[in-house]
Amino acid sequence: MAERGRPRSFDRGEALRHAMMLFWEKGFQSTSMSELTAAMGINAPSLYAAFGSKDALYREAMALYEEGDGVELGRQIADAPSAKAAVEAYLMRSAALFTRPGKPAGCMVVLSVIHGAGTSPQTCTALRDARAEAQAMIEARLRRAVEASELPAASDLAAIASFYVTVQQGMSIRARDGATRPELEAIARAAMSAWDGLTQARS
Amino acid sequence: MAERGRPRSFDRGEALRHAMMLFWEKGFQSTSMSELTAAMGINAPSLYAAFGSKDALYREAMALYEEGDGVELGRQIADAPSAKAAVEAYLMRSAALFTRPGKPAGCMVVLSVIHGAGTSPQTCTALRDARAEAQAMIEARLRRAVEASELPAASDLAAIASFYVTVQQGMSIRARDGATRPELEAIARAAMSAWDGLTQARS
DNA sequence: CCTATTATGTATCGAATGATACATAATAGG
DNA sequence: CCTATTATGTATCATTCGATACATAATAGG
Repeated sequence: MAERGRPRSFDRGEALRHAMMLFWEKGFQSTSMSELTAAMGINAPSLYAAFGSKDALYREAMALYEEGDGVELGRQIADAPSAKAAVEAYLMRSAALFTRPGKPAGCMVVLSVIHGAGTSPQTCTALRDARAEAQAMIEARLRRAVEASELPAASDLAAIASFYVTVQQGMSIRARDGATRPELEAIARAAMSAWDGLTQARS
Repeated sequence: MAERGRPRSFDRGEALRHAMMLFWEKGFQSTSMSELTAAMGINAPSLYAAFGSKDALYREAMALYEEGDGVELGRQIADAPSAKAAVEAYLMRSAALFTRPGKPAGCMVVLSVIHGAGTSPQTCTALRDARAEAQAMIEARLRRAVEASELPAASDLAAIASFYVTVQQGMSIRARDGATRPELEAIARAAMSAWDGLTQARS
């Protein structure tokens, strides 16, 4: 019951990785099928047979991106010993991920769909959900901290999470504008200096 | 020595305003010439005669945007009675500007060129410069505060300005993601709660 | 072998893109 | 009026876009 027919002559995962890099660097609209097929080393019909459409390929590329950097950031948040350490790790690790040599700067999910970017409504929704998930993860980590009496129960967890996600998304833009890792880390530290004020007092 | 030849039959400024709204909402690449001519109420040859090219039209639209919201934010920064008030006004006013009914959410300059967006290198550079200008204005206002002994001389002005600009740029993304004005204002207040820590201590 | 099934490469599809040629209309200067 | 100059509308340009038709090649099951 193995695969029937002529076997695929290229590595699907590797081709997807190349597509992800292109989409990440240039966005959905600015990446043409010709560029994709060239980077993936295949012809258009093979691409359509393997991935369905440009839009579906983009969705797979996004999923691959999230499996990498997304999962890593999620782990940083979940595994940190304290809420403050979790947020700090989230920002500091982002600073590193956003400036890796050989990889596009910034976060693919944040940067790709700012104008809807010509993707289908389905993809657009998926990306919005992905962005919302980061905030939900941080908020969940903060709630855990409240339950552990690490943070005061009166803290506005949603507002705190919203603030730090906003900083991280802003860092994506700065990274695209050429900000270096130390510069992004300085931004992250600046954001962390709001921590005590945000967590101790109620409004 | 008035204008020779057949007079233009449309209001150039009004047409430019319509073009700006479209570019602002959809970005450069996602806005087609057909959409532009439809929104501006003119035919393609008139557009090219009046503005030169799609790229040149975009540059004029960007300039018009900066004359509006850009100048207003600049005034907020320059006219505020203190450095802290200047930064706070910058963020709070941004929250309002980013969520005006009837206008696209977020900042046109920040959102438009994240992927180069298919614009010419010339336009791309102009947009990068425009983004850098905001940080320079804040830094200049902070320097004025240091000279007035309002802030300690040891403060890392560049880092402070960089942080607040990053927050404001992040707010553009959040606005595009549907954040309301109160939500953005909460983010602005959260960012301001870092102020004392950023301005009092040296690293 | 033979057939069914799947992948590949060539060549191309219709649609949309940004941009113009060209004839005509409308104004100013002389 | 006449001419020069500029704008407009129609019709269309060459390119590129995302996506396929089709014949051929390569595999598995029988």
